[in-house]
Amino acid sequence: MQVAADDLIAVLRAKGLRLTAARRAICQVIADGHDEHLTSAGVHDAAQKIAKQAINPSTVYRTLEVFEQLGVVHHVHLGHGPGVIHLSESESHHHLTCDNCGSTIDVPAGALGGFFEELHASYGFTVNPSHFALGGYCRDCEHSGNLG
Amino acid sequence: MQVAADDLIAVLRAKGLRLTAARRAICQVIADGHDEHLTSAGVHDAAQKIAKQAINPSTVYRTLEVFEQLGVVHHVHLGHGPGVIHLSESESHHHLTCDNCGSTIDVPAGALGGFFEELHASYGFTVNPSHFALGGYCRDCEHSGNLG
DNA sequence: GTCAATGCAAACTTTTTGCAACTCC
DNA sequence: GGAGTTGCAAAAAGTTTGCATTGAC
Repeated sequence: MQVAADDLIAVLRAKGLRLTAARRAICQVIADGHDEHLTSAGVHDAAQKIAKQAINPSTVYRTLEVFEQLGVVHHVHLGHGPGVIHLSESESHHHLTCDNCGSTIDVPAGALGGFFEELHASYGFTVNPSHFALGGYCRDCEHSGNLG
Repeated sequence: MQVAADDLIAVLRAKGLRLTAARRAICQVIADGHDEHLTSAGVHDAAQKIAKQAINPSTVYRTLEVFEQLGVVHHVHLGHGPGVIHLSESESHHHLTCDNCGSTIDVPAGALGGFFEELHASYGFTVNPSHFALGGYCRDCEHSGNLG
C-alpha cells in the first residue's frame, strides 16, 4: 500500500500536533522509503537532506516515537545493529534475515496467516506480524557453504 | 538436551584454550541456566556468585564471544534490552515476546517445523529456530486490554 | 617462560532525558 | 500567547577495545 507524506502529515494534523520542517522531512522520508528498511540513523540522514537543514537525532527519535504511538510506524530489530523503521500501513510482512550475509527477505504476512493462527490457538499469543525477524540462512549462503 | 559445565570446559580444553576461574564459572552458569534466558548481565552476575570473586563484564563478553565462535552458544535478541545467551545444544525453541508486558513464551521448534519447511520451500530460506523472537501480545495483555 | 586471559578504564553505539529557547497554530 | 517542538548537552545501557598485568600450562 502506498502512503504519501501528506497522509502522515494529516495524521499529525488530526491529532492537533504541530508541523515543523523536521517533521515534514521525516514524513517524507518515511513515505518515500515505505519499502525500504530505514534505520533511525537513515531517517535522520535523509530527513536532513530533504529539509536542507540540520536536524537533531533526538528530534528524529522523538518524532518516530510520536508516530509509533499514533500507530503509524513500528520499529523492528533485524539484528544487532540499530532498529529499523517500518510503516504500519505498508503491507504487513515478516522478515527473514540471513545470519551470514545480512540480506533480508520480505514474506507477506498472508503467507504466515495460518501459522500465526495456530500459535494463537495453542498459546493464546497474538503475533504482530511485522515485528522482529526470523534468523537463518538464505538460499545463496546455504548453497555456497560459506557459513560463519 | 542436557549440557554439563564439564562439557563446555572440555570444549575449551580441546581448543587449547586456558581455563580460568572466570571461565569455569561462566561454563557453570551457561550449563545450569540451559533452559533460562540469560542476559550477559545475568551471566556476569551469576558467574561472580559461583566464582566468589569479581569478574569483569568484558571478561564475560569475551568469554561468551569465544563460545559463540566455538558454536557452543548463540545470543538472541528478544527485544530492545540486552541480548540473551542460548546454548546451541539446548532444545531448539522459538520465542514469543509480549510487546506489552515483556513476558516470553517458549515454543518448541517442533511446533513450528512445518511452517519453517514451508518457508524453505517458498523462499529457500533456512530458519534458525532459536534466533530472534516473534513480537505480539500475550493472552493476558490482550484480554486485559491494557495495551500500550 | 610464553601466550592467553584478565582487569581497568575509556570509547563506542544507539537511544533517552532535562531544560531552556523557540515557533507553530 | 501557550502548548507542542526543538536543540543541545549530558546520561543511560549495552558492548567493545587498548594496554599493561596476571596467571595457566
